[in-house]
Amino acid sequence: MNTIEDILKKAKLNVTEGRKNILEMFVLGGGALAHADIEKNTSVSIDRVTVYRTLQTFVERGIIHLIPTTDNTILYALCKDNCSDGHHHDEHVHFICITCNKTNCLEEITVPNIQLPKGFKPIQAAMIVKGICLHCKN
Amino acid sequence: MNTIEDILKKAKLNVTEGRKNILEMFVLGGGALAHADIEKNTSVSIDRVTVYRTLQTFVERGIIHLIPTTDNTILYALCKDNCSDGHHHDEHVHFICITCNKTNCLEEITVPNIQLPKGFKPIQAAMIVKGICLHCKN
DNA sequence: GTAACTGCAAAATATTTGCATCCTT
DNA sequence: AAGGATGCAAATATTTTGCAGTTAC
Repeated sequence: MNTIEDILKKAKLNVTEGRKNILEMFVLGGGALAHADIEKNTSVSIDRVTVYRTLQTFVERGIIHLIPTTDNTILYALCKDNCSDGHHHDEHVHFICITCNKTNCLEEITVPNIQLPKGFKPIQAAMIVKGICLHCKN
Repeated sequence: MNTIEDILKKAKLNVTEGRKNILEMFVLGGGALAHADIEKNTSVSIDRVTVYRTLQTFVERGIIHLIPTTDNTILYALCKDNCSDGHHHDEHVHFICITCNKTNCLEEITVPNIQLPKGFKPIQAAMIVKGICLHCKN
């Protein structure tokens, strides 16, 4: 079946051209995307406001999630299946390449548990590593 | 000596009322601050634009640094001495309390080293833990 | 047919820039 | 005195809201 449409249907969202288009960017692109990336690269013309609303809806329905960043940018990436509605278990490491400037989700690397000072109770953890990625290595 | 002025002088910045005021908020407050926090709470009146420029200058001179966040907010916090000009070694864990909504720098907890996939070269790492802090515990 | 979705217009916010004036050294 | 810092005005950019028309189911 068509994965893109499946994801939308599973989230109980109407399947529209705009949504398919935006979701496809995440599925095919693999990495993390900013609002601006999306607005510029949609093949069909999508209103800026619709992009905002679509991203917001996708986050609410657990299709994408916000990625922690060390600068002041806002990035979204596809959630894996373990993200249920609005309840993200986004505990993998994010890698930001300082050369190509892309953010990768390292799904297979989970955030390590750490010992917090007495009295602090952890609920969720995120980790960002900056460096040189596979493709920019040489 | 007066710590606040010392920090400014060490960064080769003119000592002005506005800068002292903003820097004081970081030194006394301890935690992380957003632009809005600063704009609202300065005792002397500081123009919004000056706040932007001051924060930017402080970051450039290594007095404060951007803190990674998992939502879309921008937070700044004091750098410790090991941050030299523009070259931050901000490798401690940041703790965000979901009750009082304050961000603490856990200076004494360093970010653990992790094993990245083959080909990825780490340069810098950041870690954010969300949960309940010491003060909101009971 | 109905509820959900979109685009347009416009409001509300947030951020940046230029320039004249004022302050620190 | 000279360079740096600030405030004001205004330009840009970003995000949100309301509403009427359109589309998916």
